Amino acid sequence: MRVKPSDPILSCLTCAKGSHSIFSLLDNEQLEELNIHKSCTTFKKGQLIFAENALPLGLFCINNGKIKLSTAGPDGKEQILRLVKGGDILGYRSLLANDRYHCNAVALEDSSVCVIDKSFFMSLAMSNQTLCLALFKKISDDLKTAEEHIVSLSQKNVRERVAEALLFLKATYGFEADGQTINVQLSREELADLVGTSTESTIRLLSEFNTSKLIELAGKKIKITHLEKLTKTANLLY
Amino acid sequence: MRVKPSDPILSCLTCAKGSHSIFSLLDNEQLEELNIHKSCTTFKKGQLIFAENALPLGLFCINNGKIKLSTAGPDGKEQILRLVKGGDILGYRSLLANDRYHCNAVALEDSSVCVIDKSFFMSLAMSNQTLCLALFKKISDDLKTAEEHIVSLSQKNVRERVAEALLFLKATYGFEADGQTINVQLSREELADLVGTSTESTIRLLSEFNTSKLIELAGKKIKITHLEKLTKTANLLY
DNA sequence: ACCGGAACATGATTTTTATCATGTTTCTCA
DNA sequence: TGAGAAACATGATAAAAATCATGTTCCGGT
Repeated sequence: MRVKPSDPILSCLTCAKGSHSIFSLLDNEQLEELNIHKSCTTFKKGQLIFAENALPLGLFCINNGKIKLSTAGPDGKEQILRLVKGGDILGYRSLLANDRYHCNAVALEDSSVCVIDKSFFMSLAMSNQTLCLALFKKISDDLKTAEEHIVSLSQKNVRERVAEALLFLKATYGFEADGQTINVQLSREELADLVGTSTESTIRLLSEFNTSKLIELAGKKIKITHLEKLTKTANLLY
Repeated sequence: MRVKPSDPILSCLTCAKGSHSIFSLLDNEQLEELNIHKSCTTFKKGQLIFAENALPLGLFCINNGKIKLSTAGPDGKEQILRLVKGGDILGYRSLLANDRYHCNAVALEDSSVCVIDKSFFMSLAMSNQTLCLALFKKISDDLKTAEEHIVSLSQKNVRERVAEALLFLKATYGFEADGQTINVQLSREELADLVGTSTESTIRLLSEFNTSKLIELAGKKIKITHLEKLTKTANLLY
C-alpha cells in the first residue's frame, strides 16, 4: 500500500471531468485543491490494495483498472462483495464510519489509483453539501445492492445466481468493443466466490449455458450471445 | 400510513434523552425544533408502516416497538433484511438516497412511531455535522451488517445460520428480565425468512437445539440456555 | 520450448436441504 | 366456548448442490 512517488501524477481535473466519479461534482478550484491532497500509485494484477482490519489512511479513487472487494468466510472460502472500476471510489465506507476495513481490496488487473488524504476528504465532504449527498447516495445504493444480493442468495438456486452474476458483471464493467464480451476476466473460482457456490458448480453451469447457446466461452472471456434468455435464466425481479 | 392526530404527542426531548437514538446528539433547542416538525402515530402488530416502491415522505423514528424490514423474492417468499427497535430510525436509506423504499416495513408488535418531515430532516442533516456523521456511521454499519449476512448465506449451512440468527435476535433485542429469553417473538416462518431457509428446516433445527439443550422453547419464546454452545454452533467469525 | 503448477473440466458419490404429506397443537373470533 | 384456521411439528422423499476423484488444458517462468 506504499505510495511510489515515481508514479506519474494524474490530474484530478482531467480525471474527474466527464467521468461518473463522485468528484465530477466539484468545480475547478475544488479539484485543484483536491489535487494537492492526493498521491498516485499503481497496483499490479493480484496485488493487495488494502487489507481487512487495517485502518484507512485515505480515500482511494480509481483512475483506471478493476478491483474486487472480498472477505474470507469462517472456513477460509472467499466471498466477493463488491466490484470497483475506474471512476469509482474505494474504501469510503470505513472512512465515513471511522471504522477499519472489513474487506480486502485486490486488483483484478493492473490499476492506477489515487489516495486522497483522509482528513482533507472528510472536511471536504462535510463542507460540501452536494458531495455529501452524493456520498449518501453512493452508500445507500451499495446497501440496496447488498440487500438485493441477500435476497438472491436466500431464494435463488445456483443456476439463477450464476446467470445473475454474469448480468451483474455486464452491468458493472460493460461489454468489450464487440458489444457482447463481458469486459472483465475472472477465474472460475472468482466467479464462484461472487456467486457464493463451489467452483465446480460454476464451471458446470457455464458449460451448460455455453451448450444452450446463452453464452460463448473462450478462456476467461465470456460472451453473452443471448441476453434475453440469460436474463430469463437469472429469474430477475425487475 | 396515515397520521392520526389523536395519538398522544410524544416529546422529542424526553424521547431522545438517554436513548441510543441518533437524535440524542442534538441539544434542547434543536430537539424543540424537531418536535415541531414531527407527528406521532401508532401501528398495531402486523400493520404495514410503509411499502416497497413507495416514496418516502418523512423519516420514521421509533419510540417503542419492533419492526421488520422485508421484501419478497422472485417467487414470493419473504426475506427479512433488517430489524428495528425503539430509538432506531426507519426509512432513512431511501430518504438519503432520494429513492423509493426497497422493503416493506411491518410492525412485529404494537409500535409507537414518529414521522419527521422529510425536508426538515434533510436540511437538519446537512446543517449539523455531528448528525451527518452519525448518519454516515449508521448506514455504514448497516452496509457492513448486510455484507456479513451475504458471507453467512454464501458459506454457512442452515444449522449455523439458524444459530446465528438467534444470536442476532439476542444482540438486537436483548433478553427479557430473566436474562435468557430473547426479547422478541417471531413465528417460525418469520425466523425462516430471516435465516433464508424453509420453515420446516427452521422448525427442525430449533427442535434439535432444544433437544441438545442449547435453547428452550415455549411457544414463540426462545430461551438461550447455553450461549457458548450456541455461539459455537453458529460458527461465528469473531 | 518445455516443465510444472494452476486452472479448467467432468463424472460419480454423498450430503444437505427443500418439498411433500400428514398429524397435532395453538390461536382467533364469532 | 367451540369451530376453523393458522401455526407448529415430524417423517418420507426428492431435488439440489457440495465434495471427491480424475483427467486435461493452459500458462508463466526458466
